[in-house]
Amino acid sequence: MRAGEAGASPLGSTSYSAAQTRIIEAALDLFTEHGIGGTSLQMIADALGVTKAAVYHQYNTKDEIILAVAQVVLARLEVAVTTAEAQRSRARAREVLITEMIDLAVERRRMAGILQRDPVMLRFLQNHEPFRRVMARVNRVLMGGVSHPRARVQAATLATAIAGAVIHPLVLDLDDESLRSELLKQSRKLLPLR
Amino acid sequence: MRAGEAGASPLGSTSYSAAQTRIIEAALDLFTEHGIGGTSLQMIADALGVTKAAVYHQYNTKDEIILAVAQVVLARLEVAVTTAEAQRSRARAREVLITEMIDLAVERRRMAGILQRDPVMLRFLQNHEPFRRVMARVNRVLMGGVSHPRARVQAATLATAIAGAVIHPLVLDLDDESLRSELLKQSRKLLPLR
DNA sequence: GTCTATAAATCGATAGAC
DNA sequence: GTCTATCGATTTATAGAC
Repeated sequence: MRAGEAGASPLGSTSYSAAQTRIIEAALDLFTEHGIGGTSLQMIADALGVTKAAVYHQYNTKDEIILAVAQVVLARLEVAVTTAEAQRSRARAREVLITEMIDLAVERRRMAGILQRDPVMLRFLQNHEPFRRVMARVNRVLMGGVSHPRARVQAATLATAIAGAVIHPLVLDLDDESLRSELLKQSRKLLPLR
Repeated sequence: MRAGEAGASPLGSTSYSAAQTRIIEAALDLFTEHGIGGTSLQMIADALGVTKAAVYHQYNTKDEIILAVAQVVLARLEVAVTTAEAQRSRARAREVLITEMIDLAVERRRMAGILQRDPVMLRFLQNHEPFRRVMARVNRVLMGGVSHPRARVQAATLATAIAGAVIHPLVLDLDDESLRSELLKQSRKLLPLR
């Protein structure tokens, strides 16, 4: 459904140097632990064992680092929603997207958190059109083609449940396979739409 | 079940002067918008139209402000879980707690977010025993007396779904009554335990 | 790419007048 | 209770050597 429409990724170029990748990974960890607003460039530099100037050589502002982190996190979500949109039915599309979102969230639990939890990241998602478009596509698939209050609450519940549950203290010591399996069962309970 | 055990609130004294209440409310708004780490005392003072020194006269450190905010948010949750624990059956207890959590989250949507989303607040919840105890009681009621993986994932899903859904962009323009009603329906889908 | 050094602004926090 | 004024530390960010 709605296949094509645009060939290239709306997230822009996604090639990173080794140094840039290291910065993004370190930033992701620190953002998760201290929040984006609570993470300084000095902390990122310290985590990498370099100076601030070295970090600035790769990214000229803190916003650019946040942007790069957002791109990495959203890139896989965009692939997932594109695959989902290519399914034959809306039900299948939703099933595929949810499964992929769970895999993504479980595989990299810290990623899931940062996306929908940090206020600074939420602002980035709202202010940058490429991000907004990806999220709009995700929401459209999750709502299954309708947009009445029930569908909206259901989609919101589903999305936040997946992203939030994976880092909840109660599931911290659960292995990935168990978490994935149980989370899929819980998600299925939230469906169907009517 | 488990009635009594302790008479006084574990959250400590909860009396605030008018000035303190204004600081807490302003901080709550700013924390929601910029994150705790991204909120400075200058921002709080500006929001109140006073100077930093005036804020410091009420709270001697930033941590004290965060603590006060956490107390306000958790106080009502503690009342809810106490009421829930007084029910005759575990099923009733869970029903009561979930209903109350939804009411709480909908009524003050911004509160729900800050509690389970901000990394700094999460650290506070982990490091301060009174907070940990309240959360442990909430989790125990949500899990319905068992603690196997399924119950843990279910409780985590339930808790994060409620707290997260109320501030999701998709439900931003929904009135409180519709949101409460639909959220209750979604939550019931996640139950029962087996 | 990484460093030292530094600028300009802001941070949390305090002293003391009113 | 609120103000002005200030401290020392830390922040983002830049310049220039290696």
